[in-house]
Amino acid sequence: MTEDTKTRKIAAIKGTKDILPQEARKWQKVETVAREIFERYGYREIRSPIFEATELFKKGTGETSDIVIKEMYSFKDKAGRSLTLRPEYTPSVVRAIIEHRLYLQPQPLRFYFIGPMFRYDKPQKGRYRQFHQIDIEVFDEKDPAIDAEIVEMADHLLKTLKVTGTETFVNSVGCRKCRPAYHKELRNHADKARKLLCVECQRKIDTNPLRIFDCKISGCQEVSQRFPKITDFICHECEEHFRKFCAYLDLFNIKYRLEPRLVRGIDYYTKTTFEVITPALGAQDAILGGGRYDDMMKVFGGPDMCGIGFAVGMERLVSLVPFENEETQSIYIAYLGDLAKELAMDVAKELRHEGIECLVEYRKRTLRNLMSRANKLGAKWVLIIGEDEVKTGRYQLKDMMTGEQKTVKRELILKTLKESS
RNA sequence: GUGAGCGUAGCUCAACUGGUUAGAGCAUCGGACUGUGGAUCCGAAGGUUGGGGGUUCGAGACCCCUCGCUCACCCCA
Repeated sequence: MTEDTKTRKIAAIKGTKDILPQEARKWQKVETVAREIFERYGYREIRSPIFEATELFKKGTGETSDIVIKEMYSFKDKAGRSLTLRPEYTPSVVRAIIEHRLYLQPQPLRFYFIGPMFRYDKPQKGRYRQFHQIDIEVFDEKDPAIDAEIVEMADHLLKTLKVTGTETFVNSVGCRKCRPAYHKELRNHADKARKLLCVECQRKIDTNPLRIFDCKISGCQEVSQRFPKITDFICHECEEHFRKFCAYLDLFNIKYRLEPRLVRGIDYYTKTTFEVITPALGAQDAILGGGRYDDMMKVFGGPDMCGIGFAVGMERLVSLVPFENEETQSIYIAYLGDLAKELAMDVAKELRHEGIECLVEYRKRTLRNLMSRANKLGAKWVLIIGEDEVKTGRYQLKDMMTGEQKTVKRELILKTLKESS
């Protein structure tokens, strides 16, 4: 080993980060709550590989999406196959459903998933190259009631996690039949107003005219307000779908805002799209977003089956969940001497097997030090086993909150703990 | 990918217009206190000032490169 390799620090690579124990607690909580809620709505977990054939995302996510054009972690394996670390989850589920003929099963096609995604973006707050999503997908439900149901479920998840101050935006982006006409119409309008738009927006006329709606320059906003709205332009079927979707949201008493400017940067969406945002996150303000994709299954050679789903950004969500310091119910065993050590190990084993968190540290310390350690670690109780205790078989059990201490026989430790907790 | 700002101990920050051996608080570990925690006092450990190069008698500070973070654009979760 050269001196160079010995001393150079290896750090987590750009756009990735470690989730340290305190933070991980919060993640666990969020994951647990999400699982419980989703299961209650009839969803089941599905897990797919972290990498797939590059082709899957080109076809699924879309050749013209930013994700595919510039954000994929693609590489060749030793056999020369082009593989990609998944940038999103939906194409993988669709692939799995077709591959395993899941649509032939009697179970409802409702899936959820929690795991890492990879996008070669420029990292910022709330945006990482390896990030995590909670994802849900429903297949074979055409009724707009399901669109409203998943928005309600998302809302329920956020409320359960005490995330407040969010706003829900909804829109319809039309379907294959009506969207091209709208794009054309919008482009025409924008082109006529070209001179009134900023340089950026002039560029958007050709690339993505929908994005002109996003411009923050007041001149552009004034102009774009007179552009046709997609909701006035969509076909009868899409319009009906959207109207019912909104009516069902009202039924669920979900507050939302129509946002004709809401365009999601993924090619496959049809009809319903929605997003939940919060001002608390800054520029990366979307906690959760999703929509309907009626054509993807067919594109992959599966049955003509519609899909709808949403993805929650874990990093963003976790950062909004209020911190709760959960009380640990742990016991710290402070022993003095070799005989006591063996007793401590034995008691610890028993308590752990009975479901009690128990810590023994194998380092010579004074009792004062042991108590101090127990205090710092936040132990609820300390069990003291010293020479006297070894002789009498009666141990000292101290409640660290009240400072009360009692003498307890070995056989009664467990009972005493359970009674006082 | 474009533009701007910032990188000093685990954390929060000092160090004058470039000038001795880069300091403090908090946290950590130990001692005062030999079988009883939280308080106080004392002490220790902790840094190639993100990394590399340059200017200079002399660089934490100035210049260039690079890496990383932050903000905005873009995009999205």
